[in-house]
Parts: sequence; C-alpha cells; structure tokens
Amino acid sequence: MDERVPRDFETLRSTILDRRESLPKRIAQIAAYALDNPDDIAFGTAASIAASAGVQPSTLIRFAQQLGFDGFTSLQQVFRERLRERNSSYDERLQALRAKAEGGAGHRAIFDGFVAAASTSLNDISRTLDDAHLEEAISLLAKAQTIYVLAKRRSYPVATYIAYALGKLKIRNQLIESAAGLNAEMVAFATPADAVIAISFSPYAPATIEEARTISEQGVPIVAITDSSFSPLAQFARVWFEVAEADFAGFRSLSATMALAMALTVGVGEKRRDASRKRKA
Amino acid sequence: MDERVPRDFETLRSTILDRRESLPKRIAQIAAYALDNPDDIAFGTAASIAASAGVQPSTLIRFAQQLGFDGFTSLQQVFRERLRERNSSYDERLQALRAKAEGGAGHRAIFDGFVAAASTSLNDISRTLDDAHLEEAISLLAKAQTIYVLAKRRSYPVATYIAYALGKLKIRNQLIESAAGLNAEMVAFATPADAVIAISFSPYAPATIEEARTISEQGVPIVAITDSSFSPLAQFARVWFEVAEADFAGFRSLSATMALAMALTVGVGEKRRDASRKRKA
DNA sequence: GGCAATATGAAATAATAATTCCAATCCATA
DNA sequence: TATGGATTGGAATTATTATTTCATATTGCC
Repeated sequence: MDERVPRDFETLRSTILDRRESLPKRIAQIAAYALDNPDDIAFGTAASIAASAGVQPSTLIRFAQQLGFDGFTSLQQVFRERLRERNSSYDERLQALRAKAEGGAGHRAIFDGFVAAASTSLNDISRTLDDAHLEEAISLLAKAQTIYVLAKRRSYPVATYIAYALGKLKIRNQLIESAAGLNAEMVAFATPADAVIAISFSPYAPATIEEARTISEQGVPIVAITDSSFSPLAQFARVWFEVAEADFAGFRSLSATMALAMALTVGVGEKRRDASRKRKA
Repeated sequence: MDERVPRDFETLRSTILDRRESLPKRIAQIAAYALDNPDDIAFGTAASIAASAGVQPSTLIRFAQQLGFDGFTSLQQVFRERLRERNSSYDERLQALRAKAEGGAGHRAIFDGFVAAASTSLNDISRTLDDAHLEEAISLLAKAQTIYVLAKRRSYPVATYIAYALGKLKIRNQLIESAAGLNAEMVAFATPADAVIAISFSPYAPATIEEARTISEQGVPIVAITDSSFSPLAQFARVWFEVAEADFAGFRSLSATMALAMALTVGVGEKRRDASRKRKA
C-alpha cells in the first residue's frame, strides 16, 4: 500500500519532473501549473486552482491521486508545508543546524549553517536598521574629502570591499592598513573635512579603537559599524550602527555588515552625483 | 461602512497591539495567539485554530469582526498574503527594488536592494551547491601543507576572510597579495603537496588567471570559486564551484561566496582535527 | 447585591469545497 | 475504420468548514 508518496516539496518536484513525459495531457497541464505556481496550490481551493490552470477540479484530484496522494487535500499539504518551512524562523533552523553540525553531520551541514547564519543576519538587520541613521551617515560621508576606512581582523574583509567599491565609484578613500606600521602617520593626515568608516566587533581590536580615538580627537567625524551600544567605537562615533551578526561554528557572518557597507558606499556615490549635478545646473 | 479594515499584516499587527488593552479576555487570547502563530492562522481552519488557542470558533470570528473584517475568512486572507509576500521570489523583489532605486527612491531602497541581492544569492547557492564537490574540495585542501589563497579586486575581501579564518584555525596559509609585487616568487614556493583556493569572477582579473595557470603547471591542486563553466579558472581547477551572485546597483553580492568560503575553511579544520585524532588513537 | 450590558460556550445551520460518478470523447491499435 | 481502454468534462454527492443563534455566564455600575 505504501506507494512512496512524496512528503516534501523537493521530492514531489522531482517525481513530477520524472514522470512528466508519461502524463496525460490535462494532468501534465496541471502538473506544470503546480510547479510554476506553488503558492496558488498552497492557498487556493480545488475549484479556483483548476480554473486558473484551465482544467476541471476532478483532473486536479486525479493528478494528486496519480502521485500517490489520496486526494487534493493531502497534495496541498505538501505545498503548504513548503511555505511553512521556508518561512520558519531562521533562528530555529540555525539552532537545528548547529546541533546537527555538532553531531558531526558532514560538510553539507556546515555549509547550510553558514547560509542560515547569513540569512538570519540579513533578516535581522533589515528589521532593525534605522533609516534616519542611514541618511545621516551618508550625508556625513558624502561631504568628506577623503573617506578613511578603518577595520582589522574579522572586519577587515568589509574594509577591503568598501575600499574597492569606493575606488570604483571614484571616491577618494584610504584604507588604514598595518602593513608597514605607518597607521599613526596615516591617521595624522585626516582632518575634520574628511570622514571615517570604522568597523569593529567584540572582541574589539585594540588598534582599531586606538586609531578611532586619535582620529576623533582630531575632529574627524566617524561613522561606526559595531555590535552593541557598549562598544568603545560607539562613543567616538558621530553616527553608529548596531549590527547583530549570527554566528556558526565559531565564525560570525559578515553578510549584514556587507550589505550595510555597500548601502553606505553606493549611497555616498549617489549623493555626490546628485550634488554635482545641482552645482552644474 | 468603511471601517478601515487592515489590509496588510503589518497594519493588522499594529492595530491589534493598539487595542490590546481594551479587548475582552478571550478575544485578547486569540489576538495574542494570532500574533505568535501567524502561520497557523494562515493554514488552519477556524476550528483547529480555535482549539489550539483554547477558545471557541465563534470567538475567533468575533475577533475578526471586531477588527472590521466580515468573518474569519477575510482575516485569514491577510495572514496568507503575508506568507505569499515573504515568499515571493526574491528575484521579483529584487527587480522591484532595482526599479525603485533607479527612480531615486532614497537610500533605504538601496540598502534593501543589497539585502535582497544577498538573500537571492544565498538561496541560489543552497539550491545549486553540489555536496560531492564540497567533499572533494575539503579533502583536497585538508591534505595540503600550506593553503594558498588567490583572489584580487572584488574577490579580495573573501580571500582576506579565508586567510583570517584559516589563521584562527591554525592552518598554515598564505594570502597571495600584490603589495610588493612578489607574487611570482610567492607562487614559486608552492608544491604539489600544497593547495590553492582561487576566487575570480567575470571580468576575471588577469593576474589571478596568470597566477592560477603558473601554479597549476607546478602541479599544485586548485579549488576554484568562479561564476561559470567558461571561466578560465575552471580549466585549471581540480574542483570548481559555480557561484551566481545577484547584483544590485552595479555591485555583486559576496554573500554566497562568503558562505561557501567559510564552509570550505571550517570543513578543512574539522577534517584535520578528525585526522589527527585518528593518528593519535 | 441587583441589574443591564457585554462576553462566552455550544450546538444548529448555512456555505463552501472536495470528491465521486458517469457519460462523452479521445487515442492507439488491429 | 472499428474497438477497447484510457482520459476528460461536468454535475451530483458527500464532507468539511464557516457562521449564526441562543442560552448561559461574567463583568461593570448604580
């Protein structure tokens, strides 16, 4: 009796694709419709779906039965479950994946974990980001002669991406690197007409904090990306963003920070373009 | 007659929260349940929801009516619409956001765009990543004496993150940087007992390609992350991953690449730990 | 504490939706 | 082209589900 009924959407999908060739015309029609409009199947009634797909309700039921379900209703469950899954709080998924990875569930689980951590962080930041802060930060940076970019260690990749993007947008910028130990000198060049993007997360790299302090004492405005209001960076900053990145296997995601960094960068680019257009006009 | 019925979930949510104080006990109970378990409202029947929330079906309907709906069914629509929205293919959202940003819709739209691009990319890669490739790449890298990390320009941030993570995991690695123009010499040190992670996307940085070629001619195995099978990197690589990153405002996301990079790094770390444990036993 | 207004529970009813059934049609094969 | 089997359409039937109703309980107010 066990006809191996597909219980999850992906299985169902591949079952349908496998059999596609051998299905009768109308059944194939509803099959195609189902894969193209899974949401409609999840929410519609047999009658409404059948109408949209251009078949009779009975065909829809036959389709379900041919797949081994005992009726439309149980087929629909699979489509609903899919929406639930997709939507199930990433937090929960992340927990589950962490447990799985702990148990040594293989490398795919690790990968899934990083994807989930990134997604969680992105969700989080789009909920919590304050538009006013974003505007403020962009205005501040757009006025700067040179934008200094300050970040070490884990945040360093973000700094390099900002520097790359600013360069592509032809915005003068300076990455504060430690290669030659000339940071102090580099920092000394900054004036109140410039601005800084500083990024640091707990445990805050002491060098970043020190440089941020020095530079803020020179009167250079700082836009900070950090992880809590207790962050030492927050106190030096003119504008600061709190970004909570989820972690997995001991490494925090960077996806939210990256998204914010890009928004700042491109935002500055646009603002400058607008400003120069006005000046010309 | 227009009672200003909440038409979208967020409006509904705030309406409920506003009135919370003034609602009768049972109605408040179902109200709280609805906000806590929106998915159940979307999918359940009046009876099943009422049971889960510990009230009568009629209460559920009264709740809906008090909010201005004419019955449970229309209230449910809002909860369903929410799932649809949330789930509406990120691609579509991205399109919409791109159009919005083009039209000069402000900096929030830009930010949302980068978030959407990152999410799309993550979705994409979790669908397309091949487990076998992942295993293969990790085994290959785990055997290496030194892991060389090769990436420029846009991919460079990923390289710095990999280097940072490998360092934290105490895995010997060498970032191939161009600072002193010593890349050629650095590359010359690599032997077949080492391995390379190379990352490059179109337009492929010529230096990356050249270095990859040289190093592969020395017999050093390469794991490549790139964006198509036509990529020149693919031909030098022992294992390669195709990562399709969505772009926004002219900049591609890095989120999928980052997730993959982290999975490789941490995967290698685990594999080594397992191997050394076995050796000891 | 008594009264009216409001809220709640439970079952009856109405509505809506899924499923079944049968006749008509299509299609492959001899 | 005739014939049997599979497929389809459409209406009838059955099932499920939302809604209404009314009796009962609770609450606030004088």
